[in-house]
Amino acid sequence: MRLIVARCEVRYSGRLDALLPEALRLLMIKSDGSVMVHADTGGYKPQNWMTPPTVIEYEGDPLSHMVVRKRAGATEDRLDIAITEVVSDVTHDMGEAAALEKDGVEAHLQELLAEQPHWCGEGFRLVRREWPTDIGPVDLMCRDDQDGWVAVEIKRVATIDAVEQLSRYLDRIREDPAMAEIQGVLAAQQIKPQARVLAESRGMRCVEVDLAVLRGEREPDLTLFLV
Amino acid sequence: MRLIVARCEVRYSGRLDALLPEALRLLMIKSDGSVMVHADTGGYKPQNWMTPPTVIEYEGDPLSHMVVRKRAGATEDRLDIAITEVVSDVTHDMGEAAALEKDGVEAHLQELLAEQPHWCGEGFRLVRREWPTDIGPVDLMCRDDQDGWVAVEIKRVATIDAVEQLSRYLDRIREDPAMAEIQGVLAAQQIKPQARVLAESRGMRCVEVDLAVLRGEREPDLTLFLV
DNA sequence: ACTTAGATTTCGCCG
DNA sequence: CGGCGAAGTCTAAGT
Repeated sequence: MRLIVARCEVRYSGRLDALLPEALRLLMIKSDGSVMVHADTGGYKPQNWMTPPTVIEYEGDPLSHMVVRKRAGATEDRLDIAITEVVSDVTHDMGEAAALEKDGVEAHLQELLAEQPHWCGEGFRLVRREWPTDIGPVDLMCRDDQDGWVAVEIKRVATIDAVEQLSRYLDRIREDPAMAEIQGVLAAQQIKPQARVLAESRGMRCVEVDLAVLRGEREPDLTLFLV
Repeated sequence: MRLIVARCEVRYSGRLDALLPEALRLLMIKSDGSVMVHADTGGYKPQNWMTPPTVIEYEGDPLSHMVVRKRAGATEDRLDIAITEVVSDVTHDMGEAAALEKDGVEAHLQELLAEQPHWCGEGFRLVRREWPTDIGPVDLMCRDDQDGWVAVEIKRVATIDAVEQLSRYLDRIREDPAMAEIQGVLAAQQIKPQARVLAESRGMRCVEVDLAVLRGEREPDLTLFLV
């Protein structure tokens, strides 16, 4: 990884055009070809960047110009960095950094609910995960205690978009007379109030699930019933 | 901006839990409180990070531990960085970097189409931009050559979400008997096939527009008709 | 404070 | 390789 602190002006042209006036910034060049231009403020995002695969040209000694290019379909993405002063320029060999282990994302939620579909509704049995339709897969297809079909849409955070998505699936599936009575359930760690209102106005049920409970690390919160 | 190259193990807990095993990485701490953990590969994204506002604690000399914390409602987001070796540790005062000037984002597309609404449909005249409804503003409200109302939704890239959004606007506006016949147009630099199918199945028209043509930098591509 | 919508979204999966 | 959905999305703007 090469870290250059330099006074520079940056031009990007590609999907849009952008100009960064001259200022002191960090140029970060990873060994995979990623290039990022960071200011000392502005949070998480670089002011400018290019993702691999790239071709990087360096000009001048001391460094006075960098061009980063990328073939993006018909057009070319291009980052022009004009350098007027190099404050620091160091390279570090970092080897391979081990990958990230995540826990708590939607796929994990789907796994747990597939194993314990009763959290989505009483008596629910799983028919299959990723039930295919021609507009995309339904997260969980179940049967309820009356043997009726139920499509379950799973989100970490459910917004209006999730309700629209489930609506589309239900509309499509109901075109099949054999499944015209299918019901919809929206299951999420968090359901936004507006999403809940829209979902219930469309006859879908909403279920907020607790990751710790699904994992069996914690008993369901019964305090409300113990008063 | 402080740049630390160090062998470290990183734990994140908050919206999810994640662990980065010990490896050599770059720790980037901006003066606004942003903290990023970058590997030498993996492109644009940090392996781990925290956005401002944060509280950062440094322990040990040489640095052996960092804790980055953030109040996020009821819970706390937390980044624990255990450092076993500091390879480099430098701080640069960068001052204020001027902001980015962009050209070509959706707002510009809306501006250009507002000036030249005929690209959305023959004989279209603009009534107003950002026409208010109680579920959000319609990008462009126009009248067509028959004097009929037309709501135009503008995207840089139009996906199914854009169709849903326009559908919601049309449904709402049609509740007013005076506008029950309003038509919908989806205008975008790029329209995804499934979005096009859904839009047309709902009676909306789709228009792909070319930024260069809108700007008058290039004539409409007529080669198809010249064969 | 919360919600909505855009982003050079990026990223990953699956066809 | 293209399309589609998720993301610790992030971020800015409006209410």
